[in-house]
Parts: sequence; C-alpha cells; structure tokens
Amino acid sequence: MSSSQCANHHQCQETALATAEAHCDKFGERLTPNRRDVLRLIWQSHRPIKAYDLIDLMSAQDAKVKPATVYRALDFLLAQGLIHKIDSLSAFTGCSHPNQHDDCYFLICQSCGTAQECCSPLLAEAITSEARQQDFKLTRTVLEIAGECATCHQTAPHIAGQEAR
Amino acid sequence: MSSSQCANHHQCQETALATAEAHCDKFGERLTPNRRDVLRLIWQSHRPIKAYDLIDLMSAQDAKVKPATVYRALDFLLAQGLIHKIDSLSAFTGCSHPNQHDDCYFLICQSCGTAQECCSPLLAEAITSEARQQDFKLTRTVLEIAGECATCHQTAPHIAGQEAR
DNA sequence: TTCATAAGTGTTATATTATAACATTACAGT
DNA sequence: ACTGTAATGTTATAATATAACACTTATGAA
Repeated sequence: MSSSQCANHHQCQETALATAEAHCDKFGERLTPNRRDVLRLIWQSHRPIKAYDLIDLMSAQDAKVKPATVYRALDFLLAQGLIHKIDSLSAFTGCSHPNQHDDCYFLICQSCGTAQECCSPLLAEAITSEARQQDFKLTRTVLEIAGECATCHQTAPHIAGQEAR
Repeated sequence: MSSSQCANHHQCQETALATAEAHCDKFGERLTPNRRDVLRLIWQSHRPIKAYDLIDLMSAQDAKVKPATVYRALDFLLAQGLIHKIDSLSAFTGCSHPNQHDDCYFLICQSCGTAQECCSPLLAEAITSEARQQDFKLTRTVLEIAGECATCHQTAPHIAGQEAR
C-alpha cells in the first residue's frame, strides 16, 4: 500500500474512518456496518472506485451484495460529505475533510488512476467571480482536471500503477 | 423558440450547422445525414440533451433508431469538437466555436435547464497555474457550474422553462 | 469504369450505471 | 414491550453506453 499522497496509507484509511465515525456521532447519523464497509473499501486507495467494483469486492467476502445495498450506502456517504462522486469517471472517492468542500477540485491522473482532492479558496473565488459576471447564482461546481500526476511523469514512462495511492 | 442566449434561435441553429459543414469540409470529414440530424436536434435548444432523448426524437420521425446509430454520431461530433458532453448531466450540447475549447466552462441552470458555454482565458490560466503548483500535467479540464441563470432569477420564482433557449 | 478499400450504417446483443417498489428487520425513544 | 422510523433485503427494471459482425456506400487508384 504505497502512496504518493500519504506517508502511510493504512494510517490514512484509519484516520478517515475515525473522522467519519466522529462526524456521524456529532450529527446523530449512523455509520452502520454496511456504510462503514463501503467507506473502508473506498479508502483502500486514492483511486476513485466504481459502484460495481465495490459490489464485486463486497460480494467476494461472503454472499452476493445487491446494487441497491451499495448505492444506498453511497447515497448516505455523499449526503454526509464523506465521499465525492467524480462525474467524469462515474466513480467515488473518499473526502479528506467532510463539511468543508466548497473550494474543492480534483486532479485525476490518467496514468495511475489516483484522484487528488485539492482546495483552493483563490480558484474558488475566481470561479465564483466569473459566474457573478454572468449574473449566475452558483450552487455547485464540478472541477475535474485530468492529466498526469507528478509521481507518474517523474518516474519511467507510463507504467500504469495498480497499487493503492 | 425564444432564447436568453441568442437573439434568434433559428438563426443560431442554422449558423451552427453551417459552421459544422464548413469545419468538416475543411478537414475532409463527412457530415452525413445521420450526423447532421443529430447535430440539428442537439441545437434545437441550449438545454443539453440526453442520448436516449435524441434516439426518441429521431425514432418519432420514422423507423426506430438504435442506440449505436446515435452514439456513433455523437462520437463523431465529439471528436470533431462540434459538441460537448456535460459529464455531470450525461448529456450533450452544441459547441459554438469548434477547435478552440481549451478555455471553456459551462453554466448550467437548474431551473430552465440551459447550459451556457463560456470561455475565460483568465480562469483557464488560474486552473493551469493551480495544477502546475502541484506539478500536474493537465490534459483535460471539466468545469461545470450548476446554479440559476440570470433570466431565471430575474423573472418570477422558478418556472422551469420548457422552451428552447 | 471497375474494382478494392475504407468509411459509414444496420442490427443484435450485451455491458455498465443507477433507481423504484415493496417486504422485512433493527433501533431508539417511550 | 410497544411503536414509529430508519435501515436493509430482494426483485425488478430503468437509463446510459459499447461490442461485434454483417452489409452498404463513397472514394480513389488502376
């Protein structure tokens, strides 16, 4: 479980789960076993994961898991701001700072598949300002940038990484 | 066919088709009847349209049109830069300036459904600059801003427009 | 003009992503 | 323990998209 985004990915994953736990406690929401399982699987790497891959992973463990089960967990986690959906990939990724994603965007590496969540109040302000110039009332911004991450273009040409990052 | 984006939408649509024609001539590409039909339907309004709505519209005219037929036309039009796909909607919209969409973003009105294509070299530069700070090589940017357009919040509260815009 | 090739289309099937509807179970507050 | 709400199980199906292969049409070289 190497990672270009965190020194120790196991730690990173555990922290995310603990944060989610704390978040749910605070807001009186229930992080049930299913929801926790889905969240844990999403945090297995920094590569956004597709709903049906989650279904496969959960099914591998024991009985077949049905789509609705996973989608319900995803809906909950999205509503709590514990994960993001990457629209350009139809995939889901963990959120490292629930409750404050107004300024977020994603850097998605087409070589290793990782999505890095970034926050830039400056960029967010530039976007808001652009919209304001068009007299447009902004409610949600999707900013997904695809390309090649530092790790991938610093190392040998294009070995699509399969490890957790 | 009223419009908040163009003085005369019929004109707007015809111009788009003529531009597409010219583009294809220039690059030795063929704007076949199918491709032209799909493009025309996409330009019937400024509201992004879904692939299966296109299929329904085309099927209404005569025999049932199959998904592959429409998706192939969409693939061609995307490849030529004559349309855009709006990832957050899984829908397609006409491109008003083929061959120069590096600086584009979309303002998507959740009230009337229109998507306005905007270009801002300044904003594009801000985004590139952000990515550069992370040592990220950018190849494609998806910026889709959802909210309420000027027309909608200037007029009476929330009548979802069904007309072409 | 004719043929060969490539490009485009028709058609069938299927993959992928997501939701609806309703029955059942588990949980929290009384 | 009782009750209402939240969560889950289950079946079915909707919505989005692509694969594979047969067939047709356009184009350009001989």
